[in-house]
Amino acid sequence: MILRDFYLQTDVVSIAKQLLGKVLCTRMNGVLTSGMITETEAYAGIVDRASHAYGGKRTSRTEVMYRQGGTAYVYLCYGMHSLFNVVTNVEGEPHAVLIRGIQPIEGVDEIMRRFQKTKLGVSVTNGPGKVAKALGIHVIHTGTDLVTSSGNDGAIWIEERGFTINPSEILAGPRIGVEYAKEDAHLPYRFLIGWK
DNA sequence: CGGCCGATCCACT
DNA sequence: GTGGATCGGCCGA
Repeated sequence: MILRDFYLQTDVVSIAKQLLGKVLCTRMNGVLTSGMITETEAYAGIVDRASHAYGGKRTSRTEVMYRQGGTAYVYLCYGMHSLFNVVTNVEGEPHAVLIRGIQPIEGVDEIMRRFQKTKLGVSVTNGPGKVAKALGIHVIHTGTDLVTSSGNDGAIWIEERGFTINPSEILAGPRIGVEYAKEDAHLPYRFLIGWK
């Protein structure tokens, strides 16, 4: 399991790239599901107009973003989708990485059940709402500690399993759905595994 | 309070 | 390519 020091790094853009190829795991009702992270987006705290914490805003929803790195930030989008983020940086610095895509590894049967499908296409691998759905993550899991929760039910954690991603395999581009963020909307803070 | 709309997804055309 | 689903957070009055 990845330990605290990884999440406490101060460069959220670097962490977003390092998370590619790592394995996001959950244990829900005793069932393990996991997937290799294939797509991420960095949200750079109070100076990032696309971040929920822009300008140092604190609300009951965003409060967990101010906890220490290694905390889960999960919120509801469009009234029906849970989106999972990894809080990074030291306590008080509300940085986060949105996980936008995974490739399922363990618990494929359970993942198919959650989607009510009998086979998994690439359709499960991209889209932040689908990532949370595949792994059984909901808004009630916001605040879960990714370092100390493993073993408990409702646990969420990340593992390094030796999937090596070459820098040349990482594609970067602007983040999705943040047109409102003005001059920050075009920042190349979206990363995914691809080809060159 | 009221109203707008979002870090989305899917079914349809 | 388009629109419906569906609702909590947030802001302005």
